[in-house]
Amino acid sequence: MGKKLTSRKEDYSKWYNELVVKADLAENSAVRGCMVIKPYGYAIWEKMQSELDKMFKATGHQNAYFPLFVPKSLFEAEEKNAEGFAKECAVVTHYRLKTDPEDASKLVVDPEAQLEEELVVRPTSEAIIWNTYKNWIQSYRDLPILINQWANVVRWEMRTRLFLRTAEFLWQEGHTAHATKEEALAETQLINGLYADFSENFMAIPVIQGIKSESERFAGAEETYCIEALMQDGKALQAGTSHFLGQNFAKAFDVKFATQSGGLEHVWASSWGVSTRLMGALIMTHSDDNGLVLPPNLAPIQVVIVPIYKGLEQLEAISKVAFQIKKELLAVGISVKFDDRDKFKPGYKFNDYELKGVPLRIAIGPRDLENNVVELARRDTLEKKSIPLTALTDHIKTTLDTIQKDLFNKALGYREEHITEVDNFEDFKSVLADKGGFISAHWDGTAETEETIKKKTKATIRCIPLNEVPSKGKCVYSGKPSSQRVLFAKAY
RNA sequence: CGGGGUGUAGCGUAGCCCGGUCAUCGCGCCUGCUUUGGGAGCAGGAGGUCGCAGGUUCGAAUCCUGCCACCCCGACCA
Repeated sequence: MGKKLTSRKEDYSKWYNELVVKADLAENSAVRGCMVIKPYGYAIWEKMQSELDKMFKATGHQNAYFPLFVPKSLFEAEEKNAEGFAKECAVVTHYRLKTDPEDASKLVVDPEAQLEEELVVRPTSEAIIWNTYKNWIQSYRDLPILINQWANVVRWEMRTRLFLRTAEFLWQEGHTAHATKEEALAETQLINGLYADFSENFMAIPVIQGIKSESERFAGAEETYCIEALMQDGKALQAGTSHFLGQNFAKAFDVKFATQSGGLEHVWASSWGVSTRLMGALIMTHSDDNGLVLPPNLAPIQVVIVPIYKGLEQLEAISKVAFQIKKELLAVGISVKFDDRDKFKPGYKFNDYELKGVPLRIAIGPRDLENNVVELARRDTLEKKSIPLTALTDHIKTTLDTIQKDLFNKALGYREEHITEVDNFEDFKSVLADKGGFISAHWDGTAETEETIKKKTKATIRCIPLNEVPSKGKCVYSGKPSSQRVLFAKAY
């Protein structure tokens, strides 16, 4: 008893960390700020990867791989990008260790083996990729280049948290090159839409598509599109970004192409990425105090079968039915685990699979066998029902679909309730403090106002929503004229 | 890098103020029997350089000094 997670209302951050560890997703590594993704957590990531990969390929993208190390001279070529990331770079300076002359059991860095030029461990790959694209692009016939890479990157963050902000994280980063501004911009928007689609329809996380204010923009981008999600504690989370890079990188790396009309022009670019942070979003959007809640589309195990029995004879009779059910479910593409481990009691298993977020649980005992039924329990609602064996497969199929939709709608309902329109700064502060969530307010468009609001309230402009209808008003802080509402929130 | 806090078994902890049969308790782990429709019970058992290094003392988990690591709050950030 007393093994439920601590209430998230009490201490959301503790709840989150405990959940990640207890649900067997990940744990802190011995390496500062890094995490170990455990098999169950990684299985979820693999599902996300494979779905995203399909979507990228369906829109004409290809996968490739570029080096982990970026020579410092390349890294510094695009000034704003370099400046933006400079403070959080891991840097390789030597290539060899040697035995410590004073203690043979220890190793020391060999001072003889200092690199002539330091290597930056990529915090993002624009530099190394654009340096490569330079050699790939001569003519308009070489364009567009639509490439994605699955990789790890390193950002030496001050404070880290499992999945949300680790020193090393896994992600995909797309880097595209185009002949025209319009095409590059269209690509940027296409991918942002694709991210929103993936997030909502696959992960059941409602997101708001928008563009970033100048101060929140990616270092080196002309425009940053994003998807913003809202967590259960009322804080926002940037779930993905897609950047229109203009000709900044083409100019920095001197990438020009011969146009159809015989001219010579710089290439237009986009870059975009989502990371293991999405797993953090998943956890914080759907989970409850009994543990993780996984949308069926992402669950490594969609249905678990738990036998309830006394003695091996009963187990045998139950197993026959269980294997039959498993076979039928597998045949329609539903992943099933039959947990017949004898060393754990049913109650233990119930709680364990709830903690792991398995969407549906089937319990079969002698009583059910007599009546040709099974007990079916939903993880999201914790509701239990007796279902006749004959109708089981169909019932499970539709229930999984229902869970997927219900999770999205529940999260959507929460988010809609937590977008508050506010027209003066007093309300702004009180809504932020008491209710949380997004605040929709007029903003005069200046970085100064944005900065002041951030200092006073810790809220930042999450985005200027794409679907926002322009409306005239006065800035919530300065009172100056504004043409559109933007979304503010405290963010992770 | 500033401000605060914590390091005791795989995990979570008591003891520290006031030095001396104090290394405590829970979970987990191992063995056996009984159990199995919501995290089993009983009995027995294994497991610890008390973060590291010095110092004070007859005696240090406990007091002092230095170092290291981690956590929280800022700054930074996907």
